[in-house]
Amino acid sequence: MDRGAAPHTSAPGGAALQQMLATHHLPAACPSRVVLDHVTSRWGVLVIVALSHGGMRWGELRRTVEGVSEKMLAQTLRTLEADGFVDRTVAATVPPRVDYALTPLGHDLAAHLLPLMGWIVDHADAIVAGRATGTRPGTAP
Amino acid sequence: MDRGAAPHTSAPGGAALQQMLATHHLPAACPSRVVLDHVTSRWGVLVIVALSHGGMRWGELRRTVEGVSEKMLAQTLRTLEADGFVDRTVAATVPPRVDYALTPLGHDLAAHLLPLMGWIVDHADAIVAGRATGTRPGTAP
DNA sequence: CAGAATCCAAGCGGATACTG
DNA sequence: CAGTATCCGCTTGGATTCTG
Repeated sequence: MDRGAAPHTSAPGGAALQQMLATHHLPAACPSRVVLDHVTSRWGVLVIVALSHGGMRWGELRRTVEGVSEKMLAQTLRTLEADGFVDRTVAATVPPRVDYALTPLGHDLAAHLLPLMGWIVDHADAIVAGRATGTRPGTAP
Repeated sequence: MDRGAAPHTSAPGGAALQQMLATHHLPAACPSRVVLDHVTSRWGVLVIVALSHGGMRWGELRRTVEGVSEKMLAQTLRTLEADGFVDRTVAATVPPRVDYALTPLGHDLAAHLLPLMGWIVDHADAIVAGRATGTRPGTAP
């Protein structure tokens, strides 16, 4: 393995990850860290999941992803667009209309994200219930 | 079981998520938001992925997940343990030895996380490269 | 070795106001 | 409608120190 810049090999099916796991080493300088931070950002997952069902306008997206502020939605959208996950379409009409949709790359990512989200939604109440009755660590220090 | 505060149904395969997507509504008061925040926390994914290959001691985990501080590792581990994803085993030896391993629930989660991580690692360099040279500059908000 | 505790910086994220 | 801009609190998270 190299130790300088990008420790990865062009291999299919996450072989590079298997390599990392085998050597017990998740490098800090790996490009995947950046992408991972974007995808797993507070609103990143929710936006991608929301768009996986179909394109949406700004307002609809804001209403769908309940709790997101305008600033965070814009910021998340810009990051995801820069990463090539989201496509932004502007219609130059008098009432400005902007549509957001997943790119093919975004749909590819969503295909991996949806099972995870589905599993989490499916198990969330049991997990949260287990936290309440079992241990009480206190999330906020 | 209750449907007052938690908009979900006990259905397999993420049917609850499909329901949310169909109605274009990702509720803020959904328990999955909490679990999602834990799993997609900065170090949560990396710790789970690291442990998916097998149990580890504290020091080994700290070395494997490169870049994590002791505080964050401890905090992440405590949260994941409280959620029931990670099991903590203490050996009362003179040199203290503590082992961490995934619970069955944790392995179940990892099964959904590994394909995602594999995909990200596989596409990370292309995505990061695309950010720098191709589509849209202006990365850092 | 495994962690808890403390201090402190950075930036995440929200509310509001303003623009095109 | 679809953003951008600014202010600001609060959490996140790192470095350090200390303990069993």
